[in-house]
Amino acid sequence: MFKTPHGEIQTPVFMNVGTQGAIKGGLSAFDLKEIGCQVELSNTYHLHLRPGEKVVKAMGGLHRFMRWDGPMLTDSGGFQVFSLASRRKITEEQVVFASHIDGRKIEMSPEDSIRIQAYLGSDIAMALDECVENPSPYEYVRVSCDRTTRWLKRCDQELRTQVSAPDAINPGQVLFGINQGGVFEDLRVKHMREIARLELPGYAIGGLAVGETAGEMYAIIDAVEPHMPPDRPRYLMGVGTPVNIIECVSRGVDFFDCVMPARNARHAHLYTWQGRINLKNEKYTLNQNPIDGKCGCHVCANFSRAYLRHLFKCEEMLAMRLAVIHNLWFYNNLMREIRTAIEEDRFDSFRNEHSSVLDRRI
RNA sequence: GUGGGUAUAGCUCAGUAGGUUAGAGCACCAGAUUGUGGAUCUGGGGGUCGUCGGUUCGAGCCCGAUUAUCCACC
Repeated sequence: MFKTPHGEIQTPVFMNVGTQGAIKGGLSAFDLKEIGCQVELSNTYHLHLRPGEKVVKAMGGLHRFMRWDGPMLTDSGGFQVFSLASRRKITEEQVVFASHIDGRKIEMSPEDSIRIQAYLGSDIAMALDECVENPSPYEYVRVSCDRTTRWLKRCDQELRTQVSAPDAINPGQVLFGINQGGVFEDLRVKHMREIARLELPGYAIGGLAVGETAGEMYAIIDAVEPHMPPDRPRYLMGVGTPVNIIECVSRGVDFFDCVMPARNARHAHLYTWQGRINLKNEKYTLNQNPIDGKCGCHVCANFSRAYLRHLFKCEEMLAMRLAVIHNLWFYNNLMREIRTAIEEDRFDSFRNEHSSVLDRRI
């Protein structure tokens, strides 16, 4: 459990990604409530570009703007350092992007990122880091980690300034630090120990699920986890598949977020308790079953696979919307099942039952 | 009716000078996707080259006929 100004978060939790203040696929904050979402996640870089943090602040902050009244986390733009690598330059002072929209110069220092997140008014702000690509040379990762540590201290300072401002949107906003270090366990551990000294309210593991194998990812979590504060939430950024999540919960992770359920849904890849299906497959043309017979979402309660396949083949907007509702419901429900299993002290059997099944294609 | 053009994959079209197993885009069938560029990438199936005949060692390509279709004119 983790307390925020907009309510408590029951952990482990999956945070639902609404990069630009909306869930792609046509879902609003009200849909988020219905699918059982606890935490909404938005992005600093994208909202900085459109509509701009000043607009959001003038509209009363992102909670009011998008009508989401629950806990909210904002990512710092650090992932765009990775995903938009060809459009940015990093210096000690800041990162400079060429906007992916119109090419204009976007300067973002650690202070800028935090100020933007303060204007957005999220409950949890993430530190600006460099998510390094994999593979990267040891020496590059070492230098990058040291800079990310310095940036974290600057973020910490800036957040203190921002939340104490008289017109702060969310005076209760807190900062999470982010561990980096690529696939090098010694750098990971060293970096984690350094940032743990700042005694932040939460810590994330970043830079994973960027090309390394699942085995490598688990090994790094096993190495880093003992050095994370035991009484603070641990957030594994950008992960993952249902099996990744179960495996990482068993390794002590509390927070997850991932674009996969929503992105896959938009491409007709849907999750079931038996595995993943591709609704565009011809074999569903006359299939009268719901996506998942055990699912409690309103899509499964009402619509056949055949109808959803038809909507996808016709590229109706409704196809994406219904598919995203199902996949996000599935993920949020998966976390609910995990929490219940933990409470009832049967997580190991839950893990054994589902880990070999959920990620397979059927 | 006359003259001319066209006919190649489900669709739109390439196909050099007559020379192995006829290609592309889209569509279709599949696969990938991990702090979201509604993106992208990868693979696959599918063609008696309108029909009949001729020339040639060899024809999608050249010749004749025929059918369909488009354009112009009467």
